[in-house]
Amino acid sequence: MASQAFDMEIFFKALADRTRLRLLNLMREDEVCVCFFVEVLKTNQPKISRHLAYLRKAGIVAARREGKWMHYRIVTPSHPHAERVMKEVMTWLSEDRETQRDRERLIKVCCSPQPPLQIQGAPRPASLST
Amino acid sequence: MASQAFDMEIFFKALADRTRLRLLNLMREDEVCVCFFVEVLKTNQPKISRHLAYLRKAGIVAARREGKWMHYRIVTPSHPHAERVMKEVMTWLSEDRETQRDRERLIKVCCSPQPPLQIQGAPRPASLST
DNA sequence: AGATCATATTCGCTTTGACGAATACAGATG
DNA sequence: CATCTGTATTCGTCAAAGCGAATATGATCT
Repeated sequence: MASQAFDMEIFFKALADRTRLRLLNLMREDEVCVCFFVEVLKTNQPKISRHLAYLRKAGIVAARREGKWMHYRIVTPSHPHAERVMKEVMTWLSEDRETQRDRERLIKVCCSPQPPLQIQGAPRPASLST
Repeated sequence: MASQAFDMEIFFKALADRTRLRLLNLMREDEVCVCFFVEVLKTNQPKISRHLAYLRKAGIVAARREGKWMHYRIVTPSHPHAERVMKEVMTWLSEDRETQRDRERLIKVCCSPQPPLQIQGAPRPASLST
């Protein structure tokens, strides 16, 4: 039975960190390149990479390479209950103040005519590419 | 807005532990006395009390004193998303192998004509009192 | 009051995980 | 090849949290 294959403890541990929740929020609609996470969360790159690795090991996100760039996206859990919890979490995040501001900043960074140095040339999230 | 009053990180940290999930599962239908948790999870009493305190501080359970005994029950979160996640978690637990076995053991311990010494005289969960 | 029972808390220890800084790796480019 | 750039990992440190054992607290009963 699918209920047995999925470790609830690992799943909730992955959700039990503010930085990881903010990362998931930024991936809500699309896969997103690591450099955008760094820019939007205004933190250092190793921290982002470590949290993404944590989420990846928990089976919650997947990575795709595109040249030098890595894109991360949310993986819909195969377990039905986990899937519903994830869906609820994503809605929850869409109504949270801080994560709303994060998304505004993502849009700003992506669509600005003069993007930050770190970002120039990076592949934009599909839904935000102009 | 209610979304701001509830800390997602604290909420998920509370769910991110196997022992706490097992405790919540035992409280699924009723409030339950501490001594039953100890008996069913076959562990020491301080461990149970510490995890219950953790859940209480996270606002997920509440305690009621009845003489020497303490009963714990699940508190429905005031936050709508938290409430839906909790509901999903409870269903999830009802389909999980280990937690199913826990409930079977709870019933056995409660309804046995010859209950373990630790339990004799303890107030039974309402739904299981014979 | 003293004894007993159920539960809570503290203590000392160990593990986990978060962090910044430094370093390693992988792909692109010259 | 060397170099640069984006990302991943390692290192050392620190705080959080898990644990068993011991102890404290609070209620009941004699």
